Amino acid sequence: MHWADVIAYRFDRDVEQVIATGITPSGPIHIGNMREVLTADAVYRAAKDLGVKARFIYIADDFDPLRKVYPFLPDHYEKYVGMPLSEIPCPCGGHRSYADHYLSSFLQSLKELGIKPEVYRASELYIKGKYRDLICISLENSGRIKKIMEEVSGRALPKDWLPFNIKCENCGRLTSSKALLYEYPLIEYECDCGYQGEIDIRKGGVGKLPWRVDWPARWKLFGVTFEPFGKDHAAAGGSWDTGKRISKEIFNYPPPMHVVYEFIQLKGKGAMHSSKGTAVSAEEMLRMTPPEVLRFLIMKNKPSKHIDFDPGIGILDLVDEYDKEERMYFGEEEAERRIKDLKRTYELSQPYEIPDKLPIQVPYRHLVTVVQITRKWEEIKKILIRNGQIPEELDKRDEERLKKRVENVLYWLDRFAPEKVKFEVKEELPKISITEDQLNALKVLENILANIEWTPENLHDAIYKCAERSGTNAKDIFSAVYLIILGQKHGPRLGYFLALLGKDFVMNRLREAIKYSTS
RNA sequence: GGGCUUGUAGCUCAGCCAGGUAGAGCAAUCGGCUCUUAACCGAUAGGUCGAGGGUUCGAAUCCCUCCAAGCCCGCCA
Repeated sequence: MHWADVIAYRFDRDVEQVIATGITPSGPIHIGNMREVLTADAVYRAAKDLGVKARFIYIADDFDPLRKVYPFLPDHYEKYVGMPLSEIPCPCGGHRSYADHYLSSFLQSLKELGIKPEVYRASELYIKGKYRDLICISLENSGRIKKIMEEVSGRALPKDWLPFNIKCENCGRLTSSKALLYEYPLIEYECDCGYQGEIDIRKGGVGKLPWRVDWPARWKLFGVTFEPFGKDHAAAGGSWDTGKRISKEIFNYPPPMHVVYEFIQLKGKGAMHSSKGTAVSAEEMLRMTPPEVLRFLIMKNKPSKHIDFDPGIGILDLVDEYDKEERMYFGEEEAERRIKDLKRTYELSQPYEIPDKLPIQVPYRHLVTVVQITRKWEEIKKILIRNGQIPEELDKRDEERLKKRVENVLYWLDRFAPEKVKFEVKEELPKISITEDQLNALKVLENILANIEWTPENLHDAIYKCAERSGTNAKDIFSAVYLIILGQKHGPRLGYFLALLGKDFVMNRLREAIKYSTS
């Protein structure tokens, strides 16, 4: 059984389930963060498929303070460190706030992936006073909460610690105030900026609960029954350990069911950190991979498995694997036993509806070659039709899908592809020097090519026929052909490649090269 | 130090959560027009399932111990 179904089976069917996720929009949201939402979405879908009533909520932690000036931020953001993300200006100026800047691109990605949670902003929840009762309970129980934190995490908290981060009314920071005196409903405080004042905790937005208290408070607030979280929170003494006790003992709420997911590593570079520039954002990922393939990556791996994500050549393998699974799903290819939960994984990988028939597939690797011959969709379509890879009449959905993939491949080529898969068809005969032998071979080749049917196999065979007749090494002939077309010694598989370029182009180029080299 | 995960063919992994005679791809070997690029086809071979113990009629699968690796333990998923 698929892991998402295994989890869903454990739900109490008589109770509406509330599946929650939360991510802090403090920078570009990367594909590692995406795993959390995708995991939740899979469980949500599985629950609904079982007939369990369920809600799916996403809470943006936009009331969290900015921790530091990340490398992708201008230096003058120093002055915003400590302020809630929702109250810091947008880096590009186009959004309501810093948080919204990153949030909007993330929400757009969710849409593409077919994930539709109810979206809440922590800043609004705080400002509207939704947390009021929970804040009161927390402050009333400061001593007990402190004790739990110290017992579970083993670290000592300051004597006068309160489970509340005050937002200084003067400088707007959440991180620099110290409570002097708490007497319901007022907290007197002093801030590093020199300001002294008092806040009324009954008013919204005057501060926030620290993470370890905020989390369980949120479970209570929304009635959360299930939540996936990363292994960092699951470490012994971590926020899950404190959270479940605070939830039970302070808020009198049973901690939700959960699943711990592993991190996604960037192949060869370790964990992703936006702050270290080793992250691939969700948005970028979706520009180079179809959404169903990104979902597939998450769905085919149990949450407990590490995922090594390779944005280089590995992306081609991933798409190929997806396509293969798709063929097996539609019975076009014999299903391999080793592929676990094939059907379910495929279904859960679909952002929206499941296709009713096998979509037209063009191997991704092949597209990598085609788009480098021409970047224009209409031209690409012509080439694919001419080579019999797609029918002349494409159904609209297939056309959209293919077109989208072409865009993905182009983005990938420009940003992530290794140099060795790249080439450029020169519009003019490049200035190259070939040997006497190669020239002779090209003459023979021209002769052979003029009289064959223009198919990949024939073209490939022609090279060897040519090698035989001209007495030139086949390798040198390959090189010569690449040279006159690409200006380099290597290129994509030659038979297919020449077939794609078309007879007219190839014959003209051959004649030109012969003429030029002879003169 | 604590937590979690992983350890199955030379390599990458599936199978484990519902115990019932070990699976795939790549690599290798052999063969098929001298068939280049992480892109041909067919066949063959290849594993005491990390080690030890336990439960069971039966264990890769469940339980315990140990060994090794990876990651996480400053509110970074």
